[in-house]
Amino acid sequence: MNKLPGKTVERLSEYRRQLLGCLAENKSYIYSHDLAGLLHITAVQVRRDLMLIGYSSVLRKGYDIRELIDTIGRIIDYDEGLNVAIIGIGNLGRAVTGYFRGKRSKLNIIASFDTDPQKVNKVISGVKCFHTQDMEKMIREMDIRIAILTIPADYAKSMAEEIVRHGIKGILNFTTVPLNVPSGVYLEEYDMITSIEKVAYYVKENKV
Amino acid sequence: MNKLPGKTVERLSEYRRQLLGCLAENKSYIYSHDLAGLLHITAVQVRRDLMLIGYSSVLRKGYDIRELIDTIGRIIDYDEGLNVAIIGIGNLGRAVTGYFRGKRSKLNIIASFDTDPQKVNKVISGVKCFHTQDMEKMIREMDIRIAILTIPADYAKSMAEEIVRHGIKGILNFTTVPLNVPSGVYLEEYDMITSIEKVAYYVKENKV
DNA sequence: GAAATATTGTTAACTTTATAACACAAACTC
DNA sequence: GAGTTTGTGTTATAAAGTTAACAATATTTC
Ligand SMILES: NC(=O)c1ccc[n+]([C@@H]2O[C@H](COP(=O)([O-])OP(=O)(O)OC[C@H]3O[C@@H](n4cnc5c(N)ncnc54)[C@H](O)[C@@H]3O)[C@@H](O)[C@H]2O)c1
Ligand SMILES: NC(=O)c1ccc[n+]([C@@H]2O[C@H](COP(=O)([O-])OP(=O)(O)OC[C@H]3O[C@@H](n4cnc5c(N)ncnc54)[C@H](O)[C@@H]3O)[C@@H](O)[C@H]2O)c1
Repeated sequence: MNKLPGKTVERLSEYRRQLLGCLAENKSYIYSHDLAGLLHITAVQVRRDLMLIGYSSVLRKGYDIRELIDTIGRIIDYDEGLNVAIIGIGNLGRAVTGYFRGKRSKLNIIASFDTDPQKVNKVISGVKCFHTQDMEKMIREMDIRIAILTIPADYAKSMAEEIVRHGIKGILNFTTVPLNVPSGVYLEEYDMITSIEKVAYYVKENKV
Repeated sequence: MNKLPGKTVERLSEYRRQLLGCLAENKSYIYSHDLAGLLHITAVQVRRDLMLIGYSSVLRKGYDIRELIDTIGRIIDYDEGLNVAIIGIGNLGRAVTGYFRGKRSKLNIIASFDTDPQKVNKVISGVKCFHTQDMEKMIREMDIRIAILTIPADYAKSMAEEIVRHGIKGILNFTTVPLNVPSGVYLEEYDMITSIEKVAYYVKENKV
């Protein structure tokens, strides 16, 4: 499977999440337009995405939910799973970690790192917290490849450099600081303020 | 100013955030390529966005940071400001609220709503928490137009319907539940799992 | 003060992403 | 069992978004 459009990758993740919800409701088939409705997109978009990953429906019955979940998994998951660490287990770090727990996935948050002695060596949101001093050791020992950055902005830059040195290959950065990573490391950033300002813009312009 | 591309709106928000950071460092001018660097995009992109909003630089000195911040504000902000409420002041709600505080903006989180008696009537992350029973009254009284949904998934659907009835015009939905809003209400959704799965995909494919 | 340099604004070309069009096949319909 | 319906896979078309190209102009250099 060579290079899916980035947007398709995002939607595959969302399809799967919604499909898992459907499974929980004991459905076993779903039509493209129903799946589309869950994501607020068009049925054509769904069919096109699924075409790209080569998945075919049972004609006129829609897509086999369980099979589709597996197919998506084969595309976007790392076979053996990938280990993830949270760096900075404050409010946001706990929200992320708690959210992940229970959600099955090949992605496991298996450690958090913090400097606060109140937190170090405790289990927080179901995940053991280590001191950042031990980061190098733990990242290698636990084979952690992805880090989620939820520390105060001031430390973000040097922290990013450090974890990249220790072998992290992907970073989801929630701090507002512009990070620079070497090629070979994938960086994704998200800022809620952008989302809310966008909402505000459309509310203001009254465009919906 | 008629209908900017959605992506441009997002970037304007990001430009402003970075520009405010620059102001804090006592810079007063910035070149397109420097601003671009902060967002990991190209200088051309920056120039094109700023062209769209009709802002011109002082030639060869770059953009006047303070002026640009104001110009962006005139485009994306609501003149009198817009009031925002957090619904569900748990881990994520507190993270969002705390993050907003101090960030100047025409967007003010002025209330939170929850059902937990431990939280109601307390000030949490600097914002007063009200009981959801009083939501209708408070939304109208405080002229709240935008809501951020951070409640357990099960309640999301009915909550969305309720707040729309009470006059909310924009929703930022962090629950994983597919919401349906009537036209006239703008809905934005975000899911961290999508972000992380995307990171994982690119790490796996080793495309950077 | 002519030449070189740096940086912008804008049009045009390109790429990516989304939508539309439509032929096709299973499953009803009568 | 011919005809309609329904929902798909795919190719074609359009829209959105990005990058490239380049003329224009203030500043520096010599
Ligand atoms: N992008 C977004 O949408 C968004 C939203 C909310 C918060 N944030 C940002 O996320 C970060 C965390 O926010 P929060 O509300 O969880 O803050 P917080 O203060 O609750 O948590 C920060 C945590 O990081 C720990 N920490 C501090 N320095 C550290 C270091 N050098 N190494 C490791 N850990 C360290 C602290 O002990 C604390 O546990 C902030 O930078 C905030 O601005 C971003
Ligand atoms: N989209 C994302 O990226 C993302 C990330 C983290 C969490 N989440 C989701 O956000 C939600 C909140 O997560 P959290 O970690 O803050 O959970 P939490 O349990 O810490 O907080 C939930 C809060 O909602 C309150 N609440 C419960 N029922 C309510 C109701 N009917 N009306 C008003 N308030 C009510 C609770 O009292 C609590 O304060 C969950 O649905 C979670 O799945 C989404």
